[in-house]
Amino acid sequence: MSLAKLRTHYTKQINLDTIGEDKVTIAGWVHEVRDLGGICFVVLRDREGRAQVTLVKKKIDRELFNSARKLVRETVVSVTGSVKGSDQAPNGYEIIPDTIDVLNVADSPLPMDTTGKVDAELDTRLDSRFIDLRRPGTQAVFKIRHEVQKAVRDFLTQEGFIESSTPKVVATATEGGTSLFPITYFDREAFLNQSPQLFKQILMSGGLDKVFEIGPIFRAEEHDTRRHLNEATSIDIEASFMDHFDVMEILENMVAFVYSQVKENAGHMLEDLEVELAIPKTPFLRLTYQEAIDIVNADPNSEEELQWGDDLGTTSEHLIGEHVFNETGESHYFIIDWPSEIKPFYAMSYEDRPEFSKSFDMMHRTMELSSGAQRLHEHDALKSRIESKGLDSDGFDFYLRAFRYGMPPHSGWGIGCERLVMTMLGTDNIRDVVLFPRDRKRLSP
RNA sequence: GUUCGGAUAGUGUAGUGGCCUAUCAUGGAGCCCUGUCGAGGCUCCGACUCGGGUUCGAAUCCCGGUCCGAACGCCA
Repeated sequence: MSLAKLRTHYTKQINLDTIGEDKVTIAGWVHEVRDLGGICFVVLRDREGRAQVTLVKKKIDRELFNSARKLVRETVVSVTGSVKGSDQAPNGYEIIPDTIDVLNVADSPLPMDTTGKVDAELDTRLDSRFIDLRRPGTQAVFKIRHEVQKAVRDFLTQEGFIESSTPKVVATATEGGTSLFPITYFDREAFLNQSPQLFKQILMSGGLDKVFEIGPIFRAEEHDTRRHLNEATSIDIEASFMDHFDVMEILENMVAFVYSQVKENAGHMLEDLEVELAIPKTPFLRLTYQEAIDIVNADPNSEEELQWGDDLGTTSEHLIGEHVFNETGESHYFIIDWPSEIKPFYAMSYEDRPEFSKSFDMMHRTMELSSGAQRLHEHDALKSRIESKGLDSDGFDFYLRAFRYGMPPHSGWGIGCERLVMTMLGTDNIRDVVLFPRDRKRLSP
């Protein structure tokens, strides 16, 4: 055997029809050892699945047999042997080993169980993410997250969007509203960016026409919920010569496409997670802000009386989400025509009714997923809007300049990648869908 | 940040003042076992978050710290 060849196949690639009873080399972790005395089964796990390595005491080298039954769980091994069909083996085959190379012995006891026999709390799992990821259910989440991001890229590329990357270290003055993390940039103060908003708008002036970005955003809010992170992944688009209704259509079609791609390409992972995926029907319901607050106020469970101009709290969001779900059977919907006052400075108002803004939120039954708007593209109007929000327009020079020399009308949105995955899979906690989440308390690992 | 709840072997748990040299499962060590697939059987190992207090007696009650969870707030 060539020592250089630690693996010839993933366990899933072993197929009796194509391989016959040839030799293979598989590599992975010792999932379990079942020693029955005269026969010993070693279950090897790799990314794609598991394979049973079978050792019959009387038929195999004594030393190999004894070392196999002493293998420590989660030890990394490479096994070379012949494939043998067997009705008694899982997947219909087993490996009769020639050699079992121990590549790295695992310590014992393990920080948590990997076999699904004993649960672990999220905090324990995050502390030992490297072990947690060895569990099929955890790994399935991140394989699905990959499918989600791939589907987003495929869809937006197909729609003519150009993938872009904008800086995460910024001088100052983003959108306001949320707090920023200050950092030291050589001898100057700088911040981690809260969103690519201002940069993707500058790209519209640059004529890239339609751009998207999938990247990290940072919020220094001291929130403490199951659906907030201080470092999140935002999927953002900006598109020229489109109004807010145009980009809403892109958004709902993208979400439906992502769901269908996950269903098509990650069926096994959905089964591992016991998720029955319902592809959202498009177009999504468009509820006006006024209709939304009417629903809350008419709801007997509502404890507050909302006035026009109030933002929607968590409880209201839930009431509206349940209402929509009961009426339509769908989890996704839009809330449109928000009061201009509670939307950011860059959102455009309707020309004929300035108190309403051309902005929207895209909601899931359980939480907000996305917000977007047609943007204000006239320099002077934008500048005075910044100032009327109490922000210092000098800090926005780098941004405002792009509006003076030919900025097309444009619209865009941002959707939280983690929330998209979380609502798709019905996970309880947003941290479940982030490899190494950053929240108010957690900075490591 | 507010309110409420919690912390017991590596992991997940039972245990509301003495019956606790603390339950069960998983795990680890060892022995038996030739078809397991959450293997099975037997033996052993391993824990009360920290500091203070009440009490004859505290895992259990009280105070404080630390850490964790949930709802809300803030926010996306």
